[in-house]
Amino acid sequence: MISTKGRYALRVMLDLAEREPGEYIPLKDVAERQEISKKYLEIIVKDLVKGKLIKGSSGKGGGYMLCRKKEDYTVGEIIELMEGPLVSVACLQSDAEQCPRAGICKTLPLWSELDTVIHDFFYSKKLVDLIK
Amino acid sequence: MISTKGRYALRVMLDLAEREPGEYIPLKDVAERQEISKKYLEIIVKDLVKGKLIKGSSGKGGGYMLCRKKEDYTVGEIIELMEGPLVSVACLQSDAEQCPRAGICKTLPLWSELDTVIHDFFYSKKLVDLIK
DNA sequence: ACATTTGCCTACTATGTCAATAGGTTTATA
DNA sequence: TATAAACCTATTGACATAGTAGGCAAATGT
Repeated sequence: MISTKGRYALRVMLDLAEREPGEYIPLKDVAERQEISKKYLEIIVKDLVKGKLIKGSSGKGGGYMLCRKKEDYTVGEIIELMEGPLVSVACLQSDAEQCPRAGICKTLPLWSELDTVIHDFFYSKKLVDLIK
Repeated sequence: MISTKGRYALRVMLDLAEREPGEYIPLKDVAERQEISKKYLEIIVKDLVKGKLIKGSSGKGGGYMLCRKKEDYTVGEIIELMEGPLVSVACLQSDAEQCPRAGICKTLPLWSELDTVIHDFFYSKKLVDLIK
């Protein structure tokens, strides 16, 4: 299940993508347009900045803007940045201790395949595809 | 993310499907073969029984068996029974209060489409496909 | 210079879910 | 009637989610 972090992040990215390129957009404006608490969005944009998807500028006239051209973002990288690795079961997490049943588990290939399907879905979608 | 409930349920169903049809299999045996605590499996089979996927018989010589032919189960119905509706975001949950932004939300179609992809994935897989 | 506007930072919290565990009761069979 | 099995209710520790709160730092316009 995709949490509010991932969903809101996508909406923030879309909101920024729809403004003039090169212009800093105050988070306050985004929060109002998206009807999301500005305080909560601060947590989200912090991650987006850390992940180099957007950049911020403090002070009057400041705000946030995209780092790249809006056409150059996939939905996958945004969601994965916020939600962590897109993995459907704990067994397939990279930090998971190797399951001793991995070799004989009849269900593991299913989860592996599901992960591929989800991964391909998200990375085949571009941010601008959502603007329409 | 699919929880242990869904994953273990699938393994229980597979374990039962691999035994002789019409034979009651004690949960103790399943637990040993699958290396899962029997106590925890009790919770899971309870749901499987309630969902009419398997049936139980008490007393000596009792256990659990499939209700239908093993070929007649999809992975989807097993997972959905255990995990609840396969829905990727809260906005699309049937019990969710209608989001006032549903009409204008640019991301909603994405989640809708993802749900379809996941749904189709799970319901196109049959239980016996995993036996190989 | 200074007030204002903005981002940035740390901490806290209520709620809920997950993954079990524990102990007992009922049911059916050999 | 002993035994083996399902069935039932309750409890728990750990963790994640979805925020809130308050203040500090930086940049700008006047």
